[in-house]
Amino acid sequence: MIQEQVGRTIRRILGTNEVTFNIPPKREFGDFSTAVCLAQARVQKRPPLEIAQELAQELLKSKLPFIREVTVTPPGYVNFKIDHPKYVRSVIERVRRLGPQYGRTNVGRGRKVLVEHTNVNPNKAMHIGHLRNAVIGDSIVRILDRLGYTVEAANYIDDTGVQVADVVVGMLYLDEPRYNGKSEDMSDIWAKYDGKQPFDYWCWDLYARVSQEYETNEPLKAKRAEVLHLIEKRDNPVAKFAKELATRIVKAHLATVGRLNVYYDLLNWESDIYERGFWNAAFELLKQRGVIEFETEGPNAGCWVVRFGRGLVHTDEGIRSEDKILVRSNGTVTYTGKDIAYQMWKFGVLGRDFLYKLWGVQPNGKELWTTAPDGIESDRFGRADKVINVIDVRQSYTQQVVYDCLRRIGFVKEARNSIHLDYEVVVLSSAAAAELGAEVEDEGSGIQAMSGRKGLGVKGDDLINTMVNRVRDNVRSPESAEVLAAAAIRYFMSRISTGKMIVFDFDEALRTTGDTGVYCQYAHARACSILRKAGITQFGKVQVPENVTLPEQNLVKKIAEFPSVMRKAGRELSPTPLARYAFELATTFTDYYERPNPEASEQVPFIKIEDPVLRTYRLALVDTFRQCMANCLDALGIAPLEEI
RNA sequence: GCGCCUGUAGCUCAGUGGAUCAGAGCAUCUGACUUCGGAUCAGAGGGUCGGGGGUUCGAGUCCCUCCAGGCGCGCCA
Repeated sequence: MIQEQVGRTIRRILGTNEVTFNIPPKREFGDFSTAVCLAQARVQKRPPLEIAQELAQELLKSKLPFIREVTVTPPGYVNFKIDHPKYVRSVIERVRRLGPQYGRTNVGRGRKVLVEHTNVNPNKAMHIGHLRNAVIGDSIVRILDRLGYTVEAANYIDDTGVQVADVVVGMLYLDEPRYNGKSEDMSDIWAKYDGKQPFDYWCWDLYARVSQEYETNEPLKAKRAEVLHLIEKRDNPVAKFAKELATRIVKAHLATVGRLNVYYDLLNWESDIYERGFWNAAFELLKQRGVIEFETEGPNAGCWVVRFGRGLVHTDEGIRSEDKILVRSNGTVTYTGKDIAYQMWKFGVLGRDFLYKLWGVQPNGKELWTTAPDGIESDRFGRADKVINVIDVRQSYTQQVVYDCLRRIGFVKEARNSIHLDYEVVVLSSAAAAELGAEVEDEGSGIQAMSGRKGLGVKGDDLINTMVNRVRDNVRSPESAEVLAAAAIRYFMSRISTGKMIVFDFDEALRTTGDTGVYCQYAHARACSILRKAGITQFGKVQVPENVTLPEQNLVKKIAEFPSVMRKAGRELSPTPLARYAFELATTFTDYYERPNPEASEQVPFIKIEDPVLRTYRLALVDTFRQCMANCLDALGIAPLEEI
């Protein structure tokens, strides 16, 4: 906040729009500095040193509240020294006044953002790749919320796709007793699930079995098309069965991500997109605006297409058209087509809406709603100013097609406000894949994609369970183990930039030392423990000594950074800066804890300090840290532990 | 063929609109526990920031090019 204040003043004086700060190489120069005059030199065509000296003069005149001294060093840096006692007091007071609100701003006030994430096919257990999606998505929801946006978290459920159909085929036709094709009563089918393992785990294996069986069993594969067709037709026993199956899997998914504090506002079912005729509405609009054309010749004859690229192109697999097919020659609509309609709904420009029903209340106390054929009308969902779709990078092309179609229809603003938050996938190392019993096909690359069809992957719950087991022995309560495990996994998924592929490694993912969520939790719990033992809950007027030690200065400066880190995370749509910050904050606190006064021959524990003024001051800093860390962890979806 | 992403220490990764940025953790080695929580801390070794070129007073960061790896470009979903 102090740098922002200085930055504003410099912008006013120099008339520039960007001022950045950095830390000088030697402490004597100052607490922070700026090289803005070096950049200005070119613009003003004057020596940078001259500009810097004038700027320093002006800055001294404007009486910046927490600046004690402004100096200039060649070739033109302007350095600032902070009035530490004054500054420390203001930071302590600010954090205490704002409490859990510290780090929140209202830059997004009045703007609604719809963030859609998770979007896992409801036919099997989630794996760690799905976890990455959920963690990134939920973090973005939390970050944007703290920046003042109105945020709606949506989870799209594709309950009508082939993946669900495959598991339905498996349940109905793979083993005895087989479905007779018309009975309403499915109880003997449901009885195939023995309950020995979670339902989503059971389906994981079933899905892999069906997929393998397809390769040799043509009659079974024929059942897939039949089941798919019945699901799309709705209003028949198989469709009802599929919906029930998907619902049970969705419940399992919500339980899995719930362990990581991931929550939603709305579940959007693909079957309701059908039900409510979204595509028809979009199709009419596409035709009206001439975006879509009926092809009468060439490779796409009989299809409705949108013109893209340069027509015919060469690919590794031969020559094909770059035009995008939205309606196949058999009259069915493609996934991209449906997605265009759905994306329009998100902005409230489709002219049609879902019906809604309350799904339940989540552990965080917030209601979860779902779209439903027998729901009620409501105008509270969708209608967003900005839409963020959290989908892995492999969908980049399709997403761009969807957004471009919106633009062509005339929804230019909506297209511009459509953001594909693309992140890289989680893959297995060849070693990890082999450990899971996979036949590693490609020896050369050293990595192996997870595959639901092959049943190859690390299940999300398995990872969480393993982590819980690992920390269990060192915690004071079983609840702490669950929270600590969630912290470790969320942190692990958050600290790596979204653009980087995660080659999953158990040891790295389960590490509890060093740069981990466990370390951050530990620092927080330690602060809580100190305050508990000190017996202080309320701080009155805190007196700050004239000599603020270096560790104290560093801690205060770090705490003061928090709001700008939050803004950066929002700007970059990434939890990575916050994860990084949480760790830096923790190490800075540990420095302060270990050696609050490096000049002293002996370090006195805070709670044993005899001077009541110094004791209160040191403990107030501990409390300020505690609050900041709690807020940071909370933004990362990690519940801060007061005791481990 | 075209497009996107990635390449920083042995390993996993940070690195803000160019500067004072060669960083952290893990691993290795040496130290520190009757003290506020040792899942910690202090210290050491370890780098041509994939190669080359360019712009600039200054490039891990921007531009070009090459190399390596990954992904995408379906009448699949």
